[in-house]
Amino acid sequence: MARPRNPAHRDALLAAATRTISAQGLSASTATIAKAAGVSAGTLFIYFESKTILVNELYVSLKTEMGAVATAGLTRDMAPREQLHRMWDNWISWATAQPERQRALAHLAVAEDLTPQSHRAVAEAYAGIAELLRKVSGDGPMRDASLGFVTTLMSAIADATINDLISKPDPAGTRSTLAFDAMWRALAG
Amino acid sequence: MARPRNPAHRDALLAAATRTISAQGLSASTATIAKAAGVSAGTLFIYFESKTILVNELYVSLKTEMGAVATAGLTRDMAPREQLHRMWDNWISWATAQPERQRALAHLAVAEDLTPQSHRAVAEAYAGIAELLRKVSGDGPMRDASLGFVTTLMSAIADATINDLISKPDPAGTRSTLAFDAMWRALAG
Amino acid sequence: MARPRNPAHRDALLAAATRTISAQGLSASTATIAKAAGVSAGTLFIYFESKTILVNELYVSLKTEMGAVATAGLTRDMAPREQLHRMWDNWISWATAQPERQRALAHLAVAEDLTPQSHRAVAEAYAGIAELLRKVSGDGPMRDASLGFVTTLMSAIADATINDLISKPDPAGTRSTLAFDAMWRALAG
Amino acid sequence: MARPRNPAHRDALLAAATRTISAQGLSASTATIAKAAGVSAGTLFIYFESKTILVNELYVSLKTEMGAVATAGLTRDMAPREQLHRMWDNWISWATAQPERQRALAHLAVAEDLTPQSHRAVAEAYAGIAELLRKVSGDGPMRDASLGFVTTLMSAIADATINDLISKPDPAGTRSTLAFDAMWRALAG
DNA sequence: GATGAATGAGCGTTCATTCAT
DNA sequence: AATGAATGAACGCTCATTCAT
Repeated sequence: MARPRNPAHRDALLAAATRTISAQGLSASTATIAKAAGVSAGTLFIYFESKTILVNELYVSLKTEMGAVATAGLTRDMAPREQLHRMWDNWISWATAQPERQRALAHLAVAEDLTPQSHRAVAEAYAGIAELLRKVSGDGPMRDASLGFVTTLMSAIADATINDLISKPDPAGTRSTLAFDAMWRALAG
Repeated sequence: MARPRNPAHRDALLAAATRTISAQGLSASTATIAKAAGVSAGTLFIYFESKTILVNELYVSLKTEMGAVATAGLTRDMAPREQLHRMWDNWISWATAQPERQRALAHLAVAEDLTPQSHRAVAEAYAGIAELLRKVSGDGPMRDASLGFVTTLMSAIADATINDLISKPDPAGTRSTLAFDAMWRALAG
Repeated sequence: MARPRNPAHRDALLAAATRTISAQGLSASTATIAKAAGVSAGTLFIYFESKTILVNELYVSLKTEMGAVATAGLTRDMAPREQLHRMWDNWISWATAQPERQRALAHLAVAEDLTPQSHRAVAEAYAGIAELLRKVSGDGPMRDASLGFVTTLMSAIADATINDLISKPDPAGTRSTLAFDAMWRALAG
Repeated sequence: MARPRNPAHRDALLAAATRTISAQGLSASTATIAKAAGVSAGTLFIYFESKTILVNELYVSLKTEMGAVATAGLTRDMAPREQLHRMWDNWISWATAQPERQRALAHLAVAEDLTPQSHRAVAEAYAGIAELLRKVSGDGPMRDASLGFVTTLMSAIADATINDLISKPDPAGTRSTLAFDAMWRALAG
């Protein structure tokens, strides 16, 4: 009759880790994260066996959420360019709405202890985006590049754009559109 | 009259920091860096007053070196596209020749303790690149974007390309050319 | 629900600090103190946030204990001189019984990082002694001196006496009495 | 034909050590002391083989100077009380004129590494004072106390008085006189 | 399950001392 | 003699992790 784990704690820990790593980088201590989540230092280790595991799970979790949000609302009846545009807008909105997630991801992406499994899980979470990019770039100028490389380029352009938007907000979305067009020319051309 | 400071030590420390941070991230210890440089733990602090200062100087040093290398060999008689291509090739060569510099930069770029001075110094080191980008993009599709944003996008595309080249070498340079063309379409149209 | 803080640890740390500082001065390391207290290096910082705080709390603790012991057993029906004599004997006994406390206090008294709060707390702990000195010296030759100065002189005489007694024991108490009489002549006249 | 030692350096180091230890306590670093003396870190060790030796020599030097100053100007034709008063005034003047010496002595007096030789040298430097105290207290109420103890008590009273005068100046000398009279009553009766 | 005290290795930095210049 | 770079042991303190409560 063990007390069941409290899912709210897990979520609170991931959210707190996002905020704390966003602000302090990967050197944020587990104690700080736990306190920010409103639980004790030891409780963190009930939900995540080690800091490495927490970091990996947070990375996968944020990337998965992002991938899901990006492809939401896409329907087959939309033209490919329209679909990509929608995905772009979803992505930008998600990232700029909570800059902490973006900043946390910047730190997590260079974490030394990300496992191959995590990278694989993230690649899967990007499957929808990759699929769309294949449709869009398949017979354009990038047709000889691997799909992975095209996806990487598009992520790089998106991240650079997001960071720029975060530092200098763009409520009208003109810079976002400019960047989308540049990305389109680069990859679908 | 006293033993003079040994410039080789300073260089060895920067080189060791590059290697060590590349391999272990910013949590690389000063003791590890010092040992890798062949000096004692205390000597590091003769050349760099603190780890923060070492990190900042390494960041500026690597970025400055990169900026200088990238713009080497550019002459006025070359067409803008040719100049940009040359710069691209310089950049790619520099970064792929010693992947450690690139990986170290990835960590340094998210360091929490980079000072505004360091960012300013890096911006200056990029002046040549930025200047070229202005010439090249000034009346293209990105004419309404700030030069800073254009530079950011080009850096993002270059870095993504470099990381891809490092993980899957490209001796013939076909992927590099593919990426250059994509970047050209994106920014110069 | 968690393991409670162990008050014995706090006491053991203060006692160990007394012994260690008595023997090695203020340069005694926190690691040495922790080991002498039978706890690990890190545990010391659970009970005292920093070495400075430990030093301050030890200083206040020893002085407070001394002030309390000195005025124990004094009753209103005793003549002032008798009360002062009793206080003197209490003080001497306390200090000579555990010379380490006296030696530790000698180091603590010149610590650079004693806070005004600590000094204030010690002054309060001496209130009983000061009060008695006022009664005893108020209309004697020191009537024009501040009470603080009289207290200081009496402490100085007591400390000098104690140090002498520690280095050359005086089981019969003749030197202690000699010194008390000298102090009485000096302050009460 | 080695370059001769520069006596000014030795004096400058002792003076700098006085200032620095007065301000920072015994944890003042040799590098700080050397810099305050206007010489390099290594030079300190030409004049003093180790920090311990510097501390011992400074202690002896300050105490010797004080002992010499205190007994200056005493002549046989003065009455004993007059002589003691003159000595008292000399002492107070010396100590209050440069509070740093007094504060440094407070730290030095509890240094763990004072040698028996240093203590012996200081006792010798106090011989004049002790001699005078014998004359003055020899057939008074302290006749059964050792001369060392009487000297200790008088030093304690003088130091306490000096510290009080330093913290609250006494240009008219009334507090100094008050304290001298108290000391006289205590020791000479 | 939850807590937070306990651990001890590891960190960045300082320092007395040595020695090449 | 004088300098200050070089050394490496030590310091105060932090941290991920464990475990008694």
